[in-house]
Amino acid sequence: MGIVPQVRHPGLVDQLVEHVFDAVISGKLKHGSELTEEKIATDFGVSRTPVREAVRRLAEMGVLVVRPRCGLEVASFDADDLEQIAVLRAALECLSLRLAMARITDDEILALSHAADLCDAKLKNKDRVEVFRADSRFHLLLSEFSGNKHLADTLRRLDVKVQLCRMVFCASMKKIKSSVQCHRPLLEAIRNRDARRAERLLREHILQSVQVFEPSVSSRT
Amino acid sequence: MGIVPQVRHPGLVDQLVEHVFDAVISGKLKHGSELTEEKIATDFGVSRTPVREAVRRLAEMGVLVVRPRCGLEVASFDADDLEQIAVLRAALECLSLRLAMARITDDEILALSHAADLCDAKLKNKDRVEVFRADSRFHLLLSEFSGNKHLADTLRRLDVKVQLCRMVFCASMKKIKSSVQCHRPLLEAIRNRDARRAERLLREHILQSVQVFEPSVSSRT
DNA sequence: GCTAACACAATTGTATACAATCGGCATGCA
DNA sequence: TGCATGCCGATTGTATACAATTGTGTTAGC
Repeated sequence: MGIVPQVRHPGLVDQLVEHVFDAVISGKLKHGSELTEEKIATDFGVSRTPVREAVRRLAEMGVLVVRPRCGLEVASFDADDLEQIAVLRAALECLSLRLAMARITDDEILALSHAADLCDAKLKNKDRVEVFRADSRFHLLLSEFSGNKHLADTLRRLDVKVQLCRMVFCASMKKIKSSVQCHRPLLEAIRNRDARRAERLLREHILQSVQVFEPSVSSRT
Repeated sequence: MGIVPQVRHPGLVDQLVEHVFDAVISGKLKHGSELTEEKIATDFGVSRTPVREAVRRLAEMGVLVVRPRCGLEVASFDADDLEQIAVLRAALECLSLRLAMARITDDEILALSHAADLCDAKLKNKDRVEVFRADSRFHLLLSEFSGNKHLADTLRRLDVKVQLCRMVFCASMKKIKSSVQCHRPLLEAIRNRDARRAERLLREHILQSVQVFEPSVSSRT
């Protein structure tokens, strides 16, 4: 369940995109790391052609920064980015929720509930990366239920940056837990079809996520 | 030795992206048209390599749709897309405006005013494409003044789709005029630092744009 | 000792060649 | 005649080779 949509025969490009992105959000490639197309190509055992395409896609996503004739760099984020992204996310997800509340089915609420369960399960394993992945899945699922595919697409793109931020600003397990636990009351409000309460909870959940990360910052200039 | 050129090579890829996008939003390439990488390459007199990269970028932008082994297609939009994009745009631009109202300078308001002037000027020439371009510029300028670069980036992406929609749903000059004229009262509200009024005007302006196009389409099921 | 120019190397940009995949069409069989 | 099947052409996917640009180190000159 990756970033790349379903493909019949996953080409090398898609595999490369997945691979590099995974390496970044799992911490194997730290922000600020330097790369070259050549290096990725030899590491993966393919030619530069598909690598090049993958690199461009990753740059478009905001995962890599291309510096002409100076190699590539894994993107980094500062506190401003973190806050700006949260504000944007809050607006988009709240819109998504408002739209969803008018049309969400019981089955869809059940699916959300399962996504929340998964978050809890991953939390028990104390695996940050997996918790983040599950959390993203929960939020993206909600965006699907808005019925607005352009909104869902926009949130998918934004989620990539959110995941990157999470790697840059590594939060304590305790804070992650308290953040993930916000899903429960939110789900309860959705089940009760209480749109106003649900929206308020979601907005607070997202804006608070900035506070979750802030303390452990060790940003580079 | 002579003077070192210092030419910032624009890159064939960028030129190709510009070229194809321009062809689409100027109507030279209609939505639904079929293409191949090869065709673009020979038309432009370059190899398939840069074309391929350009095509992928255009696909990412939503301008082209790649159909594996069946060529490319210029993206099309239906009435649902139009409405969904408008809803999304309204939310994002209103957020942008709220943020901007708290920090916009007199110089920036002047710049907005000039952008609005340009819209009027292009309107006098009755050149649809140029009016649309100027209108986009006005709205994107406002997004820049929000101070949130991720928001501005998101709106830039969305604007591509907006421009494409405008080509699919070609509106009457009269309707375009009435839409563009909404900029004046909006600017006046911004000048008066009346955030609430400005936001209301902007929201109405954007949501009405759906109505601007609707009549000229008969594909509504 | 410092500066400036030059050459080299690293990296990306582009072209060309070839392989793989899939849709369509014709053909053969029932 | 209808359907299945296999071949062919069109298109994309990948590899390799080469050109162009630029950062950097070294050296020559002052």
